[in-house]
Amino acid sequence: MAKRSRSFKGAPGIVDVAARAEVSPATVSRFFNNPDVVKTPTRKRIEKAANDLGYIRDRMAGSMHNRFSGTIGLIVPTIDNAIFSELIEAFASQLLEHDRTMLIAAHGYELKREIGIVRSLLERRIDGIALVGQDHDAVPMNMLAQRNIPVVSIWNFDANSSIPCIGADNFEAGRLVAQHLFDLGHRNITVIFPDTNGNDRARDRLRGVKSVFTSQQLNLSPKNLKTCPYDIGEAKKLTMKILESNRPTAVVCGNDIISHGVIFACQALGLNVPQDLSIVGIGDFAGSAHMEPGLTTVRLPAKRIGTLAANTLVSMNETGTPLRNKHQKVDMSFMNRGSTAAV
Amino acid sequence: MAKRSRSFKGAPGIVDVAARAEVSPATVSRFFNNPDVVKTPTRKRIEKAANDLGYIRDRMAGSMHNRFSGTIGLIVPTIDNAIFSELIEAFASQLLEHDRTMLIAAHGYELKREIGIVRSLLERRIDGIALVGQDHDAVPMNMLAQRNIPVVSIWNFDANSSIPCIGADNFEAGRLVAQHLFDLGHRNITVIFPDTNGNDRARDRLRGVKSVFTSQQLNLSPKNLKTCPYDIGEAKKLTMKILESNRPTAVVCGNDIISHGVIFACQALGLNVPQDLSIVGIGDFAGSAHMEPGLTTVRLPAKRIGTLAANTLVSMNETGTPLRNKHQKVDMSFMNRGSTAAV
DNA sequence: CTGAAAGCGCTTACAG
DNA sequence: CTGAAAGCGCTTACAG
Repeated sequence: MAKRSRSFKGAPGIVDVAARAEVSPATVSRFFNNPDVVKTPTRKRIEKAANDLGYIRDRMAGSMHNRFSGTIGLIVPTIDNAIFSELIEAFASQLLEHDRTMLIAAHGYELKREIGIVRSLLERRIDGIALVGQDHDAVPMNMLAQRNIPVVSIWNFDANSSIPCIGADNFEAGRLVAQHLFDLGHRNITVIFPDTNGNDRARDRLRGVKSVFTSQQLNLSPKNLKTCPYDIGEAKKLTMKILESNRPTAVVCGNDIISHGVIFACQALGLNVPQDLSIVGIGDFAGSAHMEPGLTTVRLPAKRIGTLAANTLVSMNETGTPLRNKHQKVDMSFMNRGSTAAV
Repeated sequence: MAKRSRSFKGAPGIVDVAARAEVSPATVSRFFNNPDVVKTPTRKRIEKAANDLGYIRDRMAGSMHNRFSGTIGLIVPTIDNAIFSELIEAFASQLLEHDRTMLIAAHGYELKREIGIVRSLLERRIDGIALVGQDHDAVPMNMLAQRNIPVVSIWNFDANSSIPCIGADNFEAGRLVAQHLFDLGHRNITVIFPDTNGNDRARDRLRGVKSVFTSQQLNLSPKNLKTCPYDIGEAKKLTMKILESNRPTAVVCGNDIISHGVIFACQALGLNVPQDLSIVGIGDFAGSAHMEPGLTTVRLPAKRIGTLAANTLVSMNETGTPLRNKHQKVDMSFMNRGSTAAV
């Protein structure tokens, strides 16, 4: 192949810009990474040359020296679900503000899949990564630690977390909604939660719910604790089955998605919410405020978590500090709406 | 700095693996890219060395030769919304199957922001990109074309598309739901759509709706055509205002999100759906099937579009063929549920 | 089947 | 303030 000024990739490279601006490639590089160090006239020439050529830097080539690739990873249990969409959007937008890009993947609540995903992200040189929750396989965590990649655990706040965490107190969230029902006089309460295996958020919420039962000296019998995935249809079906044989006065749900299904089940059966059944959720997802009746729930500031996580990872890069113990707790707000009433 | 076997990045490199396996780096490279060409005993040694060291390849370094980075971009209008979440998840999972990763960003329905996003993705050496719809600024499209990056337009099918497109016939979707209402005898119909500016999906759907009015020799008066963003709360509020002064017998919505708001508005006002008002949506998002009443809508196979788009981009890389005219139309299904009834 | 060498596009000391 | 040279971690002809 003949020597060429254009790379085989079909796009102009730094050498082409340098030639056109009549400077060395080193100076073009400086122009992009440290403009102040380049004299104004030179700067102008380079800028024009780069524009004329439609030059786009190759950060991947740059990152071989740079330590940083400008790409940050996010692994969530699921993308196709209201649960994390607000978080993802906020995280991505905030990264964009910092001139970073987001590499994202979902493990579908199978923690083992994180191994392959982390590896695949690492192969792409991520500068940092956000993982949901505290439950993770040791293998990917070690891969990240060995490489000194900044990691933050998001969504759940845990004062004892071994990695920086940014999230809400899910125990408190569970406690709040359950206490609300008790305060309204409910004693016959059914609890519908997802499998808490590998899901510390759900586990903590459930502990919070149970703590209220305990403090009220009430027993949460296994038959009043049902397992259901985060799926409106499943939750609706399960609820309709529950209500055939059992008539609690209230239902606590692991999150709003489940609550939506429970509310629809009541409507399908012609039951009045909240008169016949009070329902609480956790999350305050899209629709919860506007459905009829509005869902009583706890608002978890997903947007804020996403923004904080992005900022934290970027600053971990910039300062180089591990921030090991810099846990950040975000506030939540109890949303008292129409789906709950006194017995 | 002393010469070191470990890179300054703190992770073992191909040279370390080579040393430990007592082969040349070239052979280690072959082991990863073309294993068949390495003799079995050598292969075993390399495999062991790589495992012992916890070696993870640097694809970015590799991609400087390789032409491909293994990363593919996706730009959507919004992540934080049921509309595209199923698509995003399917696209990402399918890429993972192909050992690719997804770089994603949202422009928030501001097409101009695509310029910066495309540039930022290009700086990270994407092997291909999926864009939603047909409306795009010329600048990013040129950047992509200049570099010969495979591009597919997803979501909307357009036989005249200048780039390969994979999507549903949105005109037909609009036509289907409107025709359904006419068939049920509705003549006093309000249409609630988002701003169609820069949104070819909505534009085509609206054309489809209008085509039915035309064929029925009915006029869609401006006062019966309302604009509303894709937001449940906004749609609910708007509907409550509409219903104060005007009582259509049916509402056609630009998508399911709007329909949800309309249904909640009716419930808030104590109106019966479908007796007092028939409502149709487009999309069949999470919840539409299970809410009460179930929403009559058109199911757009988002998952299938995502999977096809991922496969198409990967195969464009592998074959090198531009696939210029390979448009793929996905089928949609009309979902006749409880939110519509005869007048 | 394997190795030595050159090179991908960029950046970073080192000089000047 | 700018340039020439070396090198980031890997891959790919070219030899053998």
